Amino acid sequence: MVCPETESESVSLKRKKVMIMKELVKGQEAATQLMLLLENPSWSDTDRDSLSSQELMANVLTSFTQALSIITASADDVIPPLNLHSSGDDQCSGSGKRSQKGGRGRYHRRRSALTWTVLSSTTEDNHAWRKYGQKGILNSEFPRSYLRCSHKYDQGCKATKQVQRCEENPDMYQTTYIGMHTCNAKPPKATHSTTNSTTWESYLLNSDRDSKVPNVHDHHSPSLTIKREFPKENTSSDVTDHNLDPSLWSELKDFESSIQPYH
DNA sequence: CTAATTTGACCTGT
DNA sequence: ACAGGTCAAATTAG
Repeated sequence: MVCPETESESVSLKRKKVMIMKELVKGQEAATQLMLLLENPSWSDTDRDSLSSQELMANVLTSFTQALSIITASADDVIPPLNLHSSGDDQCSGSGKRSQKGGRGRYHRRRSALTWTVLSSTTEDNHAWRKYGQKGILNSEFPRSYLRCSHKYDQGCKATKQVQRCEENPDMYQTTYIGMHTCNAKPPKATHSTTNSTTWESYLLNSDRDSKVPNVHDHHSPSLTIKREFPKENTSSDVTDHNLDPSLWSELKDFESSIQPYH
């Protein structure tokens, strides 16, 4: 909630803007390469380094995660330093009585954790998860698994995810990521080398390359759908309070409109 | 033995 | 009250 307005904020906002666009373009490039690789697997043995589909997907997710992290950090989401199991601070609502048998209590409802859903053929991302629950869901024949980051108590990482099998394609998993990783767990090798091809500015300028149509639903190709959900972020009327250029805002809004809200 | 998973009870919001 | 999400003791895996 602390918002110290300093004059370096606009500079940092500009820098964040650049970082956001960089990350988004990186993710878009990785997604494009992934789609091309899935469409034509014979292209994989060219002279340059061709990443595997899992690497590309990991790059996509990393880029999106980074971009969203930058956005939310610029909004108002102050990352709390370390939240080891606190000694009974807030009692939360619920009429005083906390528990009768277990002594649990104090569930923390996620207030502004951003959520997005990935439909993929694998549940592997480059993060260490620990399963903490599984529930059967109504109108779903497969249960839902609840996982949290392995560094929840190490470093107070608040990232969680839920994995559920797709009912139509049982070899597809619908993974819902909730919250950002604040731990230092970095992917083992997320070093993508898409340099020297095009800078992000030139990519934005030469945006007429989008003549390809994503029409690859003929056979069981692992499609990837990313949706996002912001619970309640900015209901104020004026959305132009940021110092972003209108063109970049249109880019961002285009990006936002490309993903349909979930729930 | 240590760490991760399983599993049913418990908690919370609708 | 119900359905979804979480905790933690018991169990299993490394």
